[in-house]
Amino acid sequence: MKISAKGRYALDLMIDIVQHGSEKCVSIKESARRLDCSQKYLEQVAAQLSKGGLLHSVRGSSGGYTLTRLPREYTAGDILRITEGSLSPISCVESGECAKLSECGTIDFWTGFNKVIQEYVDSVTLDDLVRSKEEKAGNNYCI
Amino acid sequence: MKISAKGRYALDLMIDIVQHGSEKCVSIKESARRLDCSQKYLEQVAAQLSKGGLLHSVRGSSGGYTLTRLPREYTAGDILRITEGSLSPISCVESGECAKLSECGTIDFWTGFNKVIQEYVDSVTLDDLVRSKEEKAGNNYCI
DNA sequence: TGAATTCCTATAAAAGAAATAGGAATAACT
DNA sequence: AGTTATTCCTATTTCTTTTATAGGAATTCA
Repeated sequence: MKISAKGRYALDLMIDIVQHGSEKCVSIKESARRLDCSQKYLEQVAAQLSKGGLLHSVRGSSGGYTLTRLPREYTAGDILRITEGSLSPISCVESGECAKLSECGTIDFWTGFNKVIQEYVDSVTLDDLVRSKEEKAGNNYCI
Repeated sequence: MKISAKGRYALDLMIDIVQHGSEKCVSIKESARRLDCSQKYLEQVAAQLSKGGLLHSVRGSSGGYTLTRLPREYTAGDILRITEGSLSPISCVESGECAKLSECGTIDFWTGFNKVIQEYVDSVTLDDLVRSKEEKAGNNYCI
């Protein structure tokens, strides 16, 4: 039960855009260099976030991506659900498409599991993540 | 981020063994029939649970599996971790094998995520699951 | 001895994740 | 106008994991 690389990239990309996009657009080329990952793959992640309304895209030369809201207005859940899908531990919790639901002994367990997951990922904002990263960066000078 | 079929089978199998193994061993053949899944695949799941110390196996004719503890002494987490692996949302939370940990902005988020997952799955016992299933079975008469 | 089971291991099939690839559309800059 | 840098779109490949199938060995009971 793992979050995929795509989901991790998505969080890292959003953080990177906050940190480097105060005035201007942030291009995927830059971000991919900083995050040390495939530019082409990161493009796909960004496109998904843009399509999902989490990023605003600017095409053409000197284009790139900007946020559509303030960092504190995104939760980690918002970002992960776009790239990962639902984050629910099993699919029937959401779809309800199981013939045996009425006799299922585990559905309450799965529903509760889903609840704690969603509550946690929605309790952390992009702003929290950025501040966490900045703290870490600061610590480097203290070692 | 899904729990695999193997993990679901494992929970269902443990419940089935509680419900049908009060006196005797429960064979995989029976369980597979009741759970409506591949007998050969369920064998592999049972073997894993047995190897992990969660089931006691009896070989030979009229053999099968029994619990090694009381139902309330297993947590759902115990069962799922055997078949799924760690249940942590990303691997570095446990392995610590990431070169960039000191500058990672998301590690605290992932660590917290892992914590709520482990706490939840360990808050539910096999006994809880069995009782939940029995309740559901009872409800069928009330509709 | 025969039947029923767990045990062991190999392999195939299917699905999903991750990455690569090539180019179209768009916009800025000179 | 032309060049360059970007997003956008979609197809394909490669890799990994999951799921299932398969065959038989070892064990035990009747």
